[in-house]
Amino acid sequence: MLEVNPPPVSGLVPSIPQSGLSIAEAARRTGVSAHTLRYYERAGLVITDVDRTHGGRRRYRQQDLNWITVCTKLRATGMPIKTIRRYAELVSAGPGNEQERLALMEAHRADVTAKLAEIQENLKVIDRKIGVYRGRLAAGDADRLWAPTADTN
Amino acid sequence: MLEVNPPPVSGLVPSIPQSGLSIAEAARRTGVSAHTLRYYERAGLVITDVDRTHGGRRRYRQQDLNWITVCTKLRATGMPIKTIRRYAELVSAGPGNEQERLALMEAHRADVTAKLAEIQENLKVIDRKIGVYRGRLAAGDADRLWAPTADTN
DNA sequence: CTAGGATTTAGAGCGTGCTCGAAGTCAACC
DNA sequence: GGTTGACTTCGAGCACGCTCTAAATCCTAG
Repeated sequence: MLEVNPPPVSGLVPSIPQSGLSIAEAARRTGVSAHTLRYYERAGLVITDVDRTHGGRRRYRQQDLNWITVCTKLRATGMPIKTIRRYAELVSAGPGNEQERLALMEAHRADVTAKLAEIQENLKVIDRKIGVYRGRLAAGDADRLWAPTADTN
Repeated sequence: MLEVNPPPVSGLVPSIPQSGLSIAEAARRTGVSAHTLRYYERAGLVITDVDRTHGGRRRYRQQDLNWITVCTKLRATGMPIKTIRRYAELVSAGPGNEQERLALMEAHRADVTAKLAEIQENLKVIDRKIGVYRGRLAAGDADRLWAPTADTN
């Protein structure tokens, strides 16, 4: 599971110094772990070419955080790493492939709305069960008044 | 990924013969693979104690399918196997633990609604991107009329 | 009775997405 | 100039949920 670093940092965020942010700070602000930031970079998601110090340490700028945030939001909708990578490639290839970007996003949108519908549908089952148990508890069960044989678990 | 056996069989389903259904038929009707049915059983999800022929083949009854369907719907909302297992244990322990079942379901419901909210929130990002690309394509780009420098990918 | 497809088991394998670890480097403060 | 803690790479490890395999057995149609 994704380390649940407390949410991305709410409230008005202190702006970023000239020198950029350490990976720890960037992790704090994007809501993922430093490990995951490195992983995303290795995986080819981070097209903003994060700066480095002389010594090789990453320094994150606002644009890096912005892009990474896009990535995490796409992830949060269930877009696979590979697809985000593909999208990142399209974006970094510059203008001219909007048709492809659009197709990718529309396809993903369809996936997401289908998934949403499915979850909402099955949420009903959960709500019915909750209703059943609340009822039983309220009634002290009363020896299962209604639904004597039905599979009302 | 779950084998996407075409959806659970729509329309009015032929009723189940005395002898029960083969695992292949049960798979067809529940929308998961036979492999997955066996896996669910091994994992302790299937509390209905599926019948066997003399020779040891499984024979599924309506109540088996009903329970398995509950399991698949819980899975579809993202409930982990372990949690379904726990729930199955509660159900199969019989009346008297409704409090626990309720707590389990309510906790899961909270997870699900939180997840739904998150996805819906992030769907907005997708929709904005779609809007941007549609706009660019409609305008023939027009050299990125608006948002000349913003990170409107 | 026989052939051949379906089913059985237990265990191994796999794809995904992180998550961790080791060994070495860097940098900030005293 | 040290010490100390953050950071580097990159490969290994892990949790999850299937998915597949092999070898044996079953069962049904012919």
